[in-house]
Order: sequence, then C-alpha cells, then structure tokens
Amino acid sequence: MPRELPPRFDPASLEPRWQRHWEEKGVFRAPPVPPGSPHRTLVLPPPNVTGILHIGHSLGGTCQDILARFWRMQGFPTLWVPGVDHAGLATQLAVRQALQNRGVDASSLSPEELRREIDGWRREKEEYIRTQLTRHGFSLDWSRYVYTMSPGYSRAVTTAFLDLYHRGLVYRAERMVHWDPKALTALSDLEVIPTETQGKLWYILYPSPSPDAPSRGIVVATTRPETLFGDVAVAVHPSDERYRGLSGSRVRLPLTDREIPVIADDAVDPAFGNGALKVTPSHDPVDHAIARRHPELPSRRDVLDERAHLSGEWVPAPFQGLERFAARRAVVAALRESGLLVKEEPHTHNVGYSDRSEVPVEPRLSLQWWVDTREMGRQALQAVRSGEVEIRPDRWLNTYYHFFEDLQDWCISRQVVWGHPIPVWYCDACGRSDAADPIPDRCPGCGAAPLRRETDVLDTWFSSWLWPFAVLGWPQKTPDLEGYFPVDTLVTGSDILFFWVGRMIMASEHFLGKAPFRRVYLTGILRDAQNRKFSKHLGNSPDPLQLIQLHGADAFRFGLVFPNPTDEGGAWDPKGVMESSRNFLTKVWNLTRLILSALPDAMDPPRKAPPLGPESPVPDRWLLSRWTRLVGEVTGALDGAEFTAAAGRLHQFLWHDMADWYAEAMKEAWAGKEGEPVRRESLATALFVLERSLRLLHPFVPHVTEELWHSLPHDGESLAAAAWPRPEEGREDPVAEGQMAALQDMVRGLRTLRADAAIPPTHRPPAYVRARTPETAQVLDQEALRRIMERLSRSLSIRPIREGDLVPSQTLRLVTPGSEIFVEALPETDAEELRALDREYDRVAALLSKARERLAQGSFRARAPPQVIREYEEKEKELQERLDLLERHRKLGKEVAGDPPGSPPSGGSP
RNA sequence: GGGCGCGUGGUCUAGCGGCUAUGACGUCUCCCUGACACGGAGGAGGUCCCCAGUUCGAAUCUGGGCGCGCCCA
Repeated sequence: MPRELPPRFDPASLEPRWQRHWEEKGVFRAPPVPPGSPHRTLVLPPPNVTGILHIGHSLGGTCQDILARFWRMQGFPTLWVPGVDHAGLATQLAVRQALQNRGVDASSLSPEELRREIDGWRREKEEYIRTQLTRHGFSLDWSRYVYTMSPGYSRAVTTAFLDLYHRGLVYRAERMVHWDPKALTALSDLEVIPTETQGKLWYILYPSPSPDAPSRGIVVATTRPETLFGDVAVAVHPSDERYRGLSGSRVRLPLTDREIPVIADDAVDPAFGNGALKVTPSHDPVDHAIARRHPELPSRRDVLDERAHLSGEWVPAPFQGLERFAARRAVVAALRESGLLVKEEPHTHNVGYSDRSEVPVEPRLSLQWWVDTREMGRQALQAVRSGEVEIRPDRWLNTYYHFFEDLQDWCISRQVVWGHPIPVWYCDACGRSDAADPIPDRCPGCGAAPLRRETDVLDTWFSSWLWPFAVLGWPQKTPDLEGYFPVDTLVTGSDILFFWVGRMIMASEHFLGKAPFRRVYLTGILRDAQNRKFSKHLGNSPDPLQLIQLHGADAFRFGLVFPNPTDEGGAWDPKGVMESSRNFLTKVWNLTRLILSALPDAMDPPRKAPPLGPESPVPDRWLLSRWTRLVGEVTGALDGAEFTAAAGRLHQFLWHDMADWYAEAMKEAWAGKEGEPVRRESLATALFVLERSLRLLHPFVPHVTEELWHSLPHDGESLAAAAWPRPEEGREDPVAEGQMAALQDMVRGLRTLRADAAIPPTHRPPAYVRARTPETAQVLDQEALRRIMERLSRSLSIRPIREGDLVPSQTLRLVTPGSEIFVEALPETDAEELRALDREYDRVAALLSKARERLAQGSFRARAPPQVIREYEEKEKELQERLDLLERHRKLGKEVAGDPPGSPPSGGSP
C-alpha cells in the first residue's frame, strides 16, 4: 500500500533494515544447481585478515554486487562466495607489532604460542571485515564463507602441493631470492616495492697486482661497496675499447691481499659508471648469472649473513659483524684512507623495499622450494590467447602476454610460522626425504624415528591461486564444484594481474583442465585528491565503514561507479563524489514522492506497460519510448561489464528525462480530477516506468531502491528478487520522440530568450512561434502541448503563427533549429537579447561557411558518398535560412524603438 | 634501459572517419514556482598535447616528438 515518504531519506536507518530483510528472506542463498544448468558464479577476492577493507575492495565489491544482483534478477541461480585470506607474513608482522605494543616480544614465544596469538587476532579482524562487507549491502552467500586456513581449504593446499611434488613440478633448490633481513624470510616479487632512492655511486680502483703492469688497474663503479669482499671478478663488456686486452689479466681486490680475474661478459653496460662491474655472485642476481656463465669462477661467496651483517671467512677482521649500512660507511672510509676511492657522486636508483617490514630487500642465495612454471605458464598463456578467458579492459592483454612469455619459476617457501605447512619430511638417519600427508611416524627406508618435518611454510599465493575452485570444495567433487564452477567474472584490481589472476589460471588449467573463469574484469587503482595511491603506508585510505556511516552505502557505491570509469581509477575525492551521488539519490527519492502523491489510492501494481496509442499524451509516449531504449542500453552495458556506462544512462534518464522534462510536463495534468482518463493513463505510465526503473537501478543502489519500491504498489516481497525488465515490455515511438524534441527545442529557446533579456520571473508575456520543421508544426497544433510549453517557459500563451503574420512590434526574437520565436517584451529589456542575437548570428555564419567550403570542394562532390553530400546540402540550406532570419531579426531589433505596432515578424514577405 | 597504455573546457570524462564535440563536478547570473535549494532555469568556459602524413573529409587512422602513468629490468 502506498505510504508517505519524508522529504529526505536517511540511509543510516534504512540500510541496515534492508540488509536484515535480505538476510532473513535468504535472498542471497544460492540454490543447488545440477551440473550443466544455467547459473552464475562470483568469488570475492579474499581480503587479508590482517587489516580492514579499503576503498579498492569497495570498488571491486560493488562491481561484483552489481553483476550478482543483475544476474539474480535475470533469474539465474547466482552464487557469490565470500572469504578471507590468512595472508601469511603480513599477518605475522602485524601481530608481532601488536604484541610489541603490549610489551611482549614475539620472539620469546614458541611457534605454537605465536600461532595461537595470530589466530586470536584473526578472529577479531574476521568479524570486522564481515561487518564491513555486510554494510556495503553486498549480496554474498555467507553460508559458503571460506577462510584459507580452515581445514577444508588447507586440504586443497596440501593436495595441490603433493600433486606437483609427485609430478616433479615442485623442487627444492638454492637460488637467488629477495630476502627480507628484518623479517628473516624470502619474499615474493609482489612483496618487493621498487622505490626511487637517493644513493651514491662510488668509483673504486681495483689496482694491478704488480707495479710493472701496463695499467694501474681498473676503476669500478658501484652502489654497494660493502659487498666487495664477496667479489670474484671484475667484468667488462667484450667490445669495450677501453678495456681491450685486459680480459684475462688480474687485479687486486681492495682492502684484501686477494687477486681476482678480469672477465668479459655481455651483461655489462659499458655506459654505466666506467663500464667495469664488480662481480658479487652471492649478493646480486645479475652478478650471479655472470658467475654461472663463467665456470672458472665460484658462483657463491657469501659475505652477508641472514640479518645482512658482514660475516664469513672472506670478510677481514675489522669489518666482521658490521651491519650492512655501517659496513658501507666503514668500507668507504677505509678505501678513502688507502687512496683507492677515486670519486663518489650522487646517484638516484631504484632500491627494492620489503612491502612488509619496509627495509631494503637483500638479494640472497638460499635454499627454497620452487614451482616449475614452464608448462603451466604455457597453458595460462594459451587460455587467454584462445579466448577461453577474456580480459577486460583488453588493453591489459599485451601486459599479460608479455609476462607469461618470460615467466620465471616461482619461489613458494617462506620462513615464517603463519602459513600452510609444507608436507615434506627428512630422515636425518639415512638422508631420505619425501612428501606425504600426514607425514609417516618413521622412515619408510631405514625405520628411524622421529622424522624431521620441513619448517618452511607455503607462500600465501600458493593457497590463493586455488581460490576459484577450492572455495567450492575441491579436491572433493562437491555439488557446488560440479554445479557452480567455473566462475563467470573475476573482478579484481589490475595490480595483481600476474600474481593472482595469472596463477589462478595456471592452477585451474593444471588441476581441473579448464580455466577458472570466463572473464576477468580489472578495476582501476583509485587515487586521492593529490593523485596518490590509496595505501596503508600513506594512511590516506578512509575506512569504507566510516564513509558508509557518513553518506550511506548507496551513495558510496554509486560514487565508486559513476562518474569515474571503474576500470580507470584516477583521482577520487570522497567528499565531492559522495555529495553528487547523494544528490542523485535524493532526486530519485523526490521523484518517487511526487508520483506517489499524485497516485490514486487504489492503484494496481504495474504488471505491464500501459497500452499507449497515438491519442495518448506525447510526454507519456515519449517517456515509455526512452525507457524502452534505456532497458536495452543498461542491460547491454551490464552484460559487457560496463558499469559506468550503465550508471550514467540511468542517471541521465531518471534525472533529466524523467524528472526534468517528463514530470515537469505532466504534473499539472496529474493534479487534475480523479476521474479524468488522461490523468489516470498518465499516472499508470509514470508508475510503470518508475517501478521498472527502480529495478534497473537496484543493482547499483540496492537499499534506497528497495525502500522506494516498497512504498509503491508492487508485487512480491523484495525488489532484489524482482524480475529484470526487458525492452519488449515497453514500446519505441519515433513520432513521440520527434515531437518531444521539437517541444524541448522551443521551450529552451523561450527560456534562453527570457534569460538573455532578463525578463523577471513573475512576468508572463505571450509568445508567438513559427514552425520551421514538420515536427514543430505538429506540436504547435496540439493544445495540450502548447499548455505544457506555456508552463515550462512561463509564457502567458503560445500562439502559432505563419510566415508573414503580424506580431506586436515590441518583441524579442530568436531562431532555433526548429522554430522562429517572438516574445512580447518591454523595450528596455532587450539590449542583452540583441547582443545574444549577434553572437548567434556569428556562430551560425561560421557553421555555414564551413559547410559551404566543404561543398565547394570539387573532390568532395566527386568522392564523398551521395548520402553525405545530401546531408551537407540540407545542412547548408537550414543554416542559410536560419542566418537570413537572424539577419532580419537583427535589423528589426535595431529599428524597434520607432516601430509602429503590428510589423510583420519576418521582413513582411507575402 | 625495454615494453604497454593514456593526453578532449578549471577538474574528471563520453565520443574512436562525416552531428553545431557528450556528460558530471566546479564557476557565474536569476529564481525558496505546491517532489526536491541535496533543487530549478540560463550562461561563460575547448588550439580535442604538438608536428607531419593518409583521406573528399581526422578529436577519431598512421609515423615522429613532447608530457604523464603502469609493468618489467
């Protein structure tokens, strides 16, 4: 039953009410589906339990919720799985910090105690994240909630490891890794943030061993002098003239009595420094590769320990135990003292910082577990190449190809306590080792017990790459896995295209033989008003929950999707954006109030479109026609994941078409007597279009649309479960569209004239209008439309005239594309109007000469398609006519002071 | 250094061979007109980054340059 609405809406009271309603009705609970039957699936990229959701999560979640609600309304069984990620190292470090704030030293705890601490923390955060997601209004199926360290999910991780291990695709090897010397673990590439750093470049003389040598030595440029004790050679480019003949000779390693060879290698950049490179195989990946290419060189010579302190047999006594930056100062001082420091210059370069502990990462040789990605990478590349997986926007395709064409093996071991254990055992008695779950009590080879368990844990990405199928129950063949896999669209940020998206495709192709999703939609990365990424470090990311409390979830969601494109990111200023989307929602709210207040008490729910005919009011026919096209456009846009375009069309339609023109045109008719047929028919149209438009808008702003929908006559108990409209429900009406456009053209002309001439709002002069097009003439013939025009233009009367008809002399004049307009006015009001006439004359003259130029071109007439030539000719004619009228009006305007009454409007032609 | 992408009123943006270049925000003027001042009406504001080329015709296609961003070294 219709009921009263307050003039403003209060999201804080209305939103939680609908969230409870959906939850109680189980609207988001996905039904079981038989394999192969139509359905839709989404999986929420699991946020880290470490922290709280940020704006990027809100953006991705909103896009997914729009799809989920759209699909559900289209009638598809739809599953959207929520979950969180244990986020290994990140969580461990956060808890370590929290403990420290409480005065507890984490390293004093046993791994078991630390794990318990972390798990307690995780439960707290989990709850908050769930609240955050719920308050967005996301239509997640919480009965399918997944946590990556739950027993079920952990089984998927172990199964995946064992499978790869037994196929020989997981191996253990000593390689160069990113090492975090503070957290004491290897890091993935993702966890290393290249940071532009102001450093120095030191030029160091590596002297010749004997005084009678042809040169005094080689000057090497380096940013890391402290590693020189680990040098095994000096390398130069083979074609570098400066060092011709030196390859094969030897130089002395500064600050030691050792000698190292000079070698030639292509990897050396002759343009960097002096073109000579110190080769430190244990502490630089490039150097390591060089050393391996030269079998005569040792490929390992560690001088930094796991905490990045100088240590080991190669480090001279005075430098032993120095921390890396202290060591750097000490080495530079010693070099300066011994005269081997040739020069130092400022140098800006990229240094990798640990995203977790924020210290520079140390390249380090260490024994780690690796995934052989050659075959899986090939499949992941193929899945996208073949179109099995679609990437949107497609400009990311090249980036994706580029990455997978040069894929490196993947380091999956981490030296932390918080993560999935690696199911590998070692027998210290006989040296055997193998992978098994659970690990055996005693060694199957020699019978020794107990076995030593691998203490490294798995990289978090090794669990999240299984997400799209592990959340559905894999490795078990659950009904969800059989019915709902694969996922339709994966929505995530473009920054994890490789680290997550690519690896999920690898995993799915390998373990299930098909792609995990049909489409990937990459959202942009939002930035703040100063164009900085929203990030934890900068502390510039507002908590979405606060924004929701402040402005409402609906305004927040709409502001994320419109007007900034969801795939572009860019500057996003919460204040401005939220205000404008809230204004839009208030507009929709009030439009509903207006229609509601006009509605008769006993109005049926709009079950189908009113049967409008040629006799029905033009604005009603026009609105239904526009709406019919709107349905097609919004549906098409959502099918193509064009969220911003869909939102923009709805915004345009509801605000400008429906509220500004349609409601303004009809509200006088609505205020008429109960029984009038026009009134009833028009309100039926208004109700139908409004109710159906609320359905279209619902996926974007679910709460407010639900509230409004319930205030209108409606069928069903939830808008979220209402059917998605189809264009066939409406009707296109080109005639009404043409006439309405003509009406708008005239009304705009009249309004412009009033404003230009500064006619006071209370003054309602009569207006004379001559049609220049058939549509304009049709409009002027209809009394009802003239009434509407009078209202919209605040004219006393609209009087159609013909060429040559007389109008009062004291008139303002205007020529629009479809009409010629005269408004009775006082002489002193028209000075500005004359200036406007002049401006318009110049503008039209410019357009005309452009069109003329084109037509005068012989080659244009010879080569352009006839259709285009005709268009230009018509345009020229129209512009010419308009220009003539403008010219006459200008002349008349200037003579107006002395004009006798009753002068012809357009130059007095017969 | 290599690769990819993007440059459209003050800001963000649509358009991707032929409309008088779209819209939002901001700004200016007038208006509290019976849904809404979180509003209405009307303005001002543009070398479509620059230079060549292709074409009858270029914001749109091609090449080069400049600027910015991202990814990989």
